Amino acid sequence: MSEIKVVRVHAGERQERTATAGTKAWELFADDTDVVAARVGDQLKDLSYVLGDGDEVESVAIDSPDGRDILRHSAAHVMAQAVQQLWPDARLGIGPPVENGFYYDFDVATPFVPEDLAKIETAMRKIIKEGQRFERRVTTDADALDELKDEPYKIELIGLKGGSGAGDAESVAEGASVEVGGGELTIYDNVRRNGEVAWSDLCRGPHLPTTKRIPAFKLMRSAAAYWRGDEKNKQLQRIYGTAWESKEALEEHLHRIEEAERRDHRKLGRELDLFSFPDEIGSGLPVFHPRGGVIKREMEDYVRQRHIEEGFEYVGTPHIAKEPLFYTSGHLPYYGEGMFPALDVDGMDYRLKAMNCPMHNLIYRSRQRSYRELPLRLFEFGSVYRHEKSGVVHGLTRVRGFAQDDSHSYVTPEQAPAEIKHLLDFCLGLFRDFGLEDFYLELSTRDDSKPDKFIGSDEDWAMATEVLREVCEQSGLELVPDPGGAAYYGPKVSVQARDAIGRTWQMSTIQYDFNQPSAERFGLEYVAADGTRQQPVMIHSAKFGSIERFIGVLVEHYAGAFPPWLAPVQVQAIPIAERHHDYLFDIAKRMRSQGIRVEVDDSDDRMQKKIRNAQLQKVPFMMIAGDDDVEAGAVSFRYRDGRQDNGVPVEEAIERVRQAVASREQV
RNA sequence: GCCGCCUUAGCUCAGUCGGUAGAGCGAAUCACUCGUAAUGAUUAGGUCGUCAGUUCGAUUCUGACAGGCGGCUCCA
Repeated sequence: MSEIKVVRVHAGERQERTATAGTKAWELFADDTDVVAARVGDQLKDLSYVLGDGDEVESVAIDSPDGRDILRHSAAHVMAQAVQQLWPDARLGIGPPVENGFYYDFDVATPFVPEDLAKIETAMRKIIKEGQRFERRVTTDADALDELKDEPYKIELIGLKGGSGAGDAESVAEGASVEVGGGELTIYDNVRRNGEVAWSDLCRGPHLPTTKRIPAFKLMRSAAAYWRGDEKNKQLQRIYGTAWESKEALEEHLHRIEEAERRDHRKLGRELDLFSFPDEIGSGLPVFHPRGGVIKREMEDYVRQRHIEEGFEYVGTPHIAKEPLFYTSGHLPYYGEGMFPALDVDGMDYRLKAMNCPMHNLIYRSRQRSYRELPLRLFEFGSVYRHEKSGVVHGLTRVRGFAQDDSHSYVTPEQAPAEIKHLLDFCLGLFRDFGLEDFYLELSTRDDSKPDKFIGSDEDWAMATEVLREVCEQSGLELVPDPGGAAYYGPKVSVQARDAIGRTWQMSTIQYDFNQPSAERFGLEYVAADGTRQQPVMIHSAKFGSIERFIGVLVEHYAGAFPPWLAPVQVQAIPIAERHHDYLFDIAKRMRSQGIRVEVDDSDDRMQKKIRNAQLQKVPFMMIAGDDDVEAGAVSFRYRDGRQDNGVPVEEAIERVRQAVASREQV
């Protein structure tokens, strides 16, 4: 029997090995039961892969990112088998792994209800227990079309993939590459121990060796999803699940979800009396209560001050305008469906503005501009209204009326790169001031296949995109492409911030706009040094995007436990007994004169209860005073983590709070 | 906008197989004045999301609408 040479890579170690021809990948890693697949070159393979001469074979552990994807993909297959077992008429869509889990789409007569998920889970457990082997089988388009004649969606995938090669399987539908990517067409059979084929699915793989290797899974929810992600297509029923390398890992994941729910800004907003969404006003239209108003005002004051320091000029513009303005800007018709319907005022249609740029352009155009004025930076907290679809409104993070910390920098084309860099640095600095340290950038470009959604020439788009890309790359931050995500008037870079529990939120956007200033639109000009009239470039930027969204993100980031400078109540004074009220009222008065937000709890609750209340309200400083403190001219601090600091002289106590607020530190 | 689920006191939630409802927390009042996460008692508070329909009778069944939740599509 002939011999082959392979390189085995496992646990960071490389070994050259000699094996007999026909050796399978699993034989290299038989000693490690955590290995679920192999990476040969840059391709992931099943453990049943037959080694070739010269292959470099690396083990893929179940708890690695690739290993988890394989585990979840296999779990999706098991789920689909269970569903077709329970509902034989269910037709298969696609079923890829996703972040933290997997899903599978089904065309079924009636949508799944929660009780169905329990039934499916039970059937899945049975399949897992059976230890069915995942067996890979190469097929041809013709054979697959015949074998899958009852699976219309799979047939559609095969047809779409046909001829165009594997490279763009992902463009067929998100997740479709797991079915038909990778060049040759393959089917995976789930084979019982007695050799009987229990179930089969069109799939690229790879998969776990057997269903028994799924250590822990849970079905999470069902929901509808459009076939191939297009709202013109039929809705399929999607079931989401999660699967992990161990019961413990699954528990941890479920715990993280609970943690996120505990931090939910909608829940905390109610509990901390920050804001609400009165039905009487309308969906997606929040009101800020006094305590939420403090946070909003503090952050706005700071952001306004920082803009002015960075060379912006604060302006003010109305919420509505006559409709023709939005034809000039291009919002109608390019952004028309995002705008509220027109209001008829004495026969003239008015619109609530969805963006501030048209108004700022009119300020620019109010008189002749010189190159000496550029960059000209106009900024405001502009209230905008967007007619969001009813299903997308979500707490403060997706609303129908909000304030943008919106600015427009008018620059010469030569100044544009430096201005974009300036704006990006400014954004990142602001985030850090608010305790967000972890970001990445997303570059949204034009979708060339939909020219009717974008204005301007190809050359201008290419140039603008290149300018943004260069600045992004210079920043050294991670850059994620977002094809097709550009605004209708130009490409944009957005800053995505990660919060305290790792979720990401789109915050800033910086957009390069050569369209609105053009002669066909606003006809903006400046007089250049040589006396000629030139067209400026405008750069849109919103640092927090939406004040409302940012407050929602902050609430979740801090889990409601704000640093003192943002805390609605900075000091909660708690008397031990009624006879200490006046002592604390006096100290509170002195604190207030220094701008500190302090309240004295003079209710007739017991002091333990007062501490509990202050704790639940997440007040940073609890300031307690009883006989000992009064006698010593001191107070006792208790912090949110239970830390105590007793007998602090009054002067020092006031200074300590003042200092914590001024430095914007967390306590 | 689409699919599914949901809407009972300020909040969290029971409950009524169709005969107009309860708890805990919170609130108010009274007593207690207490050293680091819940003192006790009393009282008030709901046309059961809105509007129609079925019914002798609807909070309960049906429909429409509004609002919410989870997704899809979209997005700051």
